[in-house]
Amino acid sequence: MVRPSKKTQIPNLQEAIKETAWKQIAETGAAALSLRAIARELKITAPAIYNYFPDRDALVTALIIDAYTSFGDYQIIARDAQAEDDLAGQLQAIGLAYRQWALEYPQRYQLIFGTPIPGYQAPIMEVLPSAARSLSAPVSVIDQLRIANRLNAEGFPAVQPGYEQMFDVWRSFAGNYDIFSLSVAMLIWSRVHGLVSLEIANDMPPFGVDGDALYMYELKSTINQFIKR
Amino acid sequence: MVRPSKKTQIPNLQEAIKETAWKQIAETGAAALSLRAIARELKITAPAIYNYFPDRDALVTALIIDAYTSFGDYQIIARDAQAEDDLAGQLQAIGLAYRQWALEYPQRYQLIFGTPIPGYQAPIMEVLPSAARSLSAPVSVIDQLRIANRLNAEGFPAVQPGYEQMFDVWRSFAGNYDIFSLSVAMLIWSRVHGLVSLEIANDMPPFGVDGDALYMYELKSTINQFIKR
DNA sequence: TTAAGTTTATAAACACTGTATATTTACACT
DNA sequence: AGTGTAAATATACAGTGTTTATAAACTTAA
Repeated sequence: MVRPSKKTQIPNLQEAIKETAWKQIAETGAAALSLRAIARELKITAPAIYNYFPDRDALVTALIIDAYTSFGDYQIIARDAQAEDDLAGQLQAIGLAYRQWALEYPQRYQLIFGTPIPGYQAPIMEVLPSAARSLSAPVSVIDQLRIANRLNAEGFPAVQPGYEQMFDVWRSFAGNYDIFSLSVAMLIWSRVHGLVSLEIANDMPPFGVDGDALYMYELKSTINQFIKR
Repeated sequence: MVRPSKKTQIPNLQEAIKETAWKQIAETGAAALSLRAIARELKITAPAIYNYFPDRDALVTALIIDAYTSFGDYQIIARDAQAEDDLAGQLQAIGLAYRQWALEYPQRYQLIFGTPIPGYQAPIMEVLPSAARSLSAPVSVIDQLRIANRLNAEGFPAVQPGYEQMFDVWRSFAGNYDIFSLSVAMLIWSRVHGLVSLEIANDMPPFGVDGDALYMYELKSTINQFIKR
């Protein structure tokens, strides 16, 4: 038997491969991702996967793009559930959604921001669209704050010249915001990322403060710092 | 030939294995760590390593402990180079040292805080001594601030009961500080970790602000927030 | 209808990896 | 001198990603 007839074939094998990959990542962690294990579960042979993904890294990239997309959606939905003029409320909602998504899909979060696949380096240009969009929710709010003159970022380091072209590409995926707003958003992002990634990776000493309360404290500190009055 | 005579043996093979591991990690990244590659370079066979480390994970744990120790030393030295009564200066020096160490040894930083080894989970109880000590520098300064009534952490979430025993163990390695100071230090740690880890992993959009300046801005923001006046 | 060409899978093999087992030899101690 | 232990090798197993050759199923066109 060399090729199953169309009736016994799996329809949309490309999607099936990704779904099985996610399933195994959820069960055994992103580090244990294995083409052969995926093939085994789908009852095909490992090299068959190469018809749909040129190599393992390409599959990982596809997974990362899907994860970024889900992550971005999650934050955008949280933002849009708030009153349109309540920018502080929007920023807080986005921050809470950020952590909620990460706690719900810790493996996906690690796949994006950790380095669970040995030797894998995400190709920036392929990932940029979904990655840019995943950061667009906080940037949009901060840009509105800036326009309303309510952004408190005195002394924030100036943006360096020379990146205009790169930024234009980014803008084409994330929305037409000011580069200064992006910079401030990146710093705020680094704060929530710091707390969430330590929490997920279990790198914090296992005693002390409730995770929800600590995160809320940090979120409020940040909002107080960057939003005027 | 089954066992080389003592003259041709490598003295202190245990150390040599670790050194070679570090060398290869620095060259090709922590993810590419391979017992067989280490053995090849030392001109021994791979199973010989098992005389010194029960398995690959044990070697990784030993490397992590060494890294934590180096990391902790680095911060303690930076703190002690400041005037004894300049607590804000000490905290800033520790923060700068934190990033400096991470940029000098990005692979070691990733080995500690990332998950570059598939399936590896650090055994808390083995790592705790060096890990606790690596956090002791900021904790010590914050505890002094607290004692001097200069710590500004109103509304900081209360420490939960039930972890007293764990905390006592931690204290035996890191020093006799208050658990509240540890909690605040953890939050500050998460901030520097967020920024540094994104910078090292190259996860930030590649445009905008100078890394040194951004880090300094965040450090000053944090010091302003947590130190009274 | 038949022939040619393309798609999509398998089979087999290669070069790796960590690890377990058995074996052999060098050394230390009685 | 003999015995026991320690430290290495040799060999083998199961797993990995990937390459190459091959064959069957499907598509298209003469």
